[in-house]
Amino acid sequence: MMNSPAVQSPPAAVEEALARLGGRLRIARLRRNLTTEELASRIGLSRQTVSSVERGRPGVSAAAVLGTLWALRLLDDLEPVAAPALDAEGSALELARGRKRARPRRAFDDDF
Amino acid sequence: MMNSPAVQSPPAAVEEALARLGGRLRIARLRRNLTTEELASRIGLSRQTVSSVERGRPGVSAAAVLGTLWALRLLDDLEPVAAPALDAEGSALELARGRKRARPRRAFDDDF
DNA sequence: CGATAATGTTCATTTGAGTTATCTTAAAGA
DNA sequence: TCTTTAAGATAACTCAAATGAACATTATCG
Repeated sequence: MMNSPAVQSPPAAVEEALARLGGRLRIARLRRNLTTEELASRIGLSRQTVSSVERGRPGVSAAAVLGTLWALRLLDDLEPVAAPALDAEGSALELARGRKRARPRRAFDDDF
Repeated sequence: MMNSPAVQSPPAAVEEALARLGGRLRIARLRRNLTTEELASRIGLSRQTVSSVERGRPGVSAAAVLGTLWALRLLDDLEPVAAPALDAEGSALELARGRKRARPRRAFDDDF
């Protein structure tokens, strides 16, 4: 993004998840004995951007992160993420059946 | 990112993964009966950016995507992603043990 | 149906993500 | 140790990501 507090200093949990993912991508790259430049060229990015991904910089684009996963053949790992069938909290609530919008009016929120 | 072909038009697999994830986040939001604005304010983003995440726009920041997961209490889903212990291809190769850099010289690449 | 609110869409503006280039640092191999 | 080169760091530049505002559309509920 650009000018947004949430991107410059995200929630701690997000920062941690980002850093952890980046570190793992770095390990995966090294295991495959790829340089940042080699990996970058496979994705179509610059060396520095791959470095930013590995450092878990919050402002890095989603395409850069997923592209890195893809180039390392790890993109399938995303398959279960946020899958509706596995969303326990979501299916437990299931306030909206086939809704295309959140229902208006102040009814009641769930969490938070 | 910004001016990069890989962000404007990523590999098809990346685009698809991005779109799928976005769609799932939308479903998760609706299940929790949250408006885009409510969700956005929880993350500290604008309504439009949350919409961009749900549409799977490639240029959206990683923080925006992970922030959305976080606000929906789905951030833990990322835990197994690119985990070294689960990286079959990586551990099979395991050319670098405790390396901090890819080894130089043209030895042999693995995939591609 | 009619009212209301959620979402889509456009626009101008701002700021930073990503780029190339260059220089420095330090790991890996001989 | 010495050489090579991967990776860190900085700078200047370009361009789009993100924002707020305003308006259009449409799903949902009474």
